[in-house]
Amino acid sequence: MPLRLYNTSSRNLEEFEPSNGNKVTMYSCGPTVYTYAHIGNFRTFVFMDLLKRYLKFLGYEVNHVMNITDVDDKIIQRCSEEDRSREDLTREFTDAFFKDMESLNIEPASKYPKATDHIEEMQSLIAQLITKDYAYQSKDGSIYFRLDKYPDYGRLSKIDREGLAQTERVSNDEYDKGSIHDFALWKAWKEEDGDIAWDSHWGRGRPGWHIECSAMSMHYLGETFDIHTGGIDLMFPHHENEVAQCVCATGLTFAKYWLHNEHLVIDGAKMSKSAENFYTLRDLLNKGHSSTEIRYLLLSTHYKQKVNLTFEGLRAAASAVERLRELKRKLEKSAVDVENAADQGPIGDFREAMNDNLNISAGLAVIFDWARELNRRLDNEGLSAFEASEALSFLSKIDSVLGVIEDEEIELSKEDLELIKERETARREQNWSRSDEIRDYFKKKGILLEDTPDGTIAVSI
RNA sequence: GGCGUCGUACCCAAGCGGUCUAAGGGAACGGUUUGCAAAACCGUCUUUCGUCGGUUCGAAUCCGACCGACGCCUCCA
Repeated sequence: MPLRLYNTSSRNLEEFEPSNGNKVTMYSCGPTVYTYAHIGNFRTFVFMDLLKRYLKFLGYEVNHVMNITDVDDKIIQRCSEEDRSREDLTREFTDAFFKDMESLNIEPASKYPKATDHIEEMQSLIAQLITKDYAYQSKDGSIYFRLDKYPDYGRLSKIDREGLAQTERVSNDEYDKGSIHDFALWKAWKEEDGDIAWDSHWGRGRPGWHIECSAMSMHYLGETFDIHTGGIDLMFPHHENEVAQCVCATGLTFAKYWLHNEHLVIDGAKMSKSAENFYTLRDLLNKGHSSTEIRYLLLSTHYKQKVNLTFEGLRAAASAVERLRELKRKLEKSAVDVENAADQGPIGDFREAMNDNLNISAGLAVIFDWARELNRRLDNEGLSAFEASEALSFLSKIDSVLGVIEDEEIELSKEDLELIKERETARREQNWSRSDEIRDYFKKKGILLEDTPDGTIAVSI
């Protein structure tokens, strides 16, 4: 079975066929950098990482662009509250964002364009829309998109405009607009914006939120590209508006495949600051959870399904990862030439599972089935050095998708290595008190010594 | 009101009409193994899939009703 993905555009599973051979163009909505990203944001980023890693596993080359929103209402508000410059604030949280991404072992995108570095591209897109009469300037100088001119509006998110008209939130928010649903492409400068403004043909101001993704995605990936990802909440209005802007400007299809991931909930409830169940990655790390177990938990639930973050779930994730890592350590004990070993394992079954719209649960089941069988053999007849190498090679291939098995090796000092040797001698001589003494010494350092038929393994606790 | 999602054994979770007396992970309990551990392996928790009906030779899977949880409808990953 070829790779099939659920395309929000058609609300159907579709066979994935990139426009340009094995080159895939992919755009993901990134963070607004006015505070630390929360763990729910990272569910989304881990999902796009899984998708990208899997495409690469299948042999695709992925050109992945993720924007950094470094100008918007919340940023301006934060700057004014803290009396900081926009540059200063957004630099701090952009840095924090990249640090968190790295900690979750999320592979960097090919490019992370900042909105403020692409004001020109946005302005030129707006100009095109004005020329084609899809946009107009209101009395206050802002530029709005003219929804009435675009009958397909609402197609992606299945929102119908009649329904829109009835929501209170909109009607309470009247502007000098042609229609109350028209959205801003360019926001005219207001006093509270301070010095956060750029010159344009239409006067000083700043870009609307949606225009940055339209301008930057097309700038880096072309007017039509393969995959657009984002959290399910962005479907409307953000992605709907992106589509409107691009399609009206170019007359072409914008993104071919739209992939939206579900949200994360905490103990089954929506995460919110008032419910006191709001966590950043840092919060969880400070509570003693590892970034690996967090990544595994975020990864192990299908992306179209809400993932429930619980502390019990995190512990379960940690155990599951440890199971695979333990197997890897055992294999390493007897492997020889991993570099040259062909991978040997149920790679086809794994691919089959993942090709079904990234059915990670089924994929993991394949891996754990394989792991149990291998452990059984290790317990019974044992593996040859060559077989162990082949198994390791398989594990490494799988981990190129999962990104949770590879672990930093414990660094043992010369003295520690000597002690381990001494213990092995003591054990041979049945000197159990000395042997246990050494094991206790390591335990106090947070290292567990496990005795296997192939020798002693040091594991960090 | 509109659009959409979901309810599977102690917990998480796959399943998309027969191979389901339900994959996989976690927890617990027993056993094997081990100098003791740790890890691993074996077994139990599993005739059951929110409830009630219907369709079918056959349903966790399709249809209907009901109950329950939830998301979006211009702040939002």
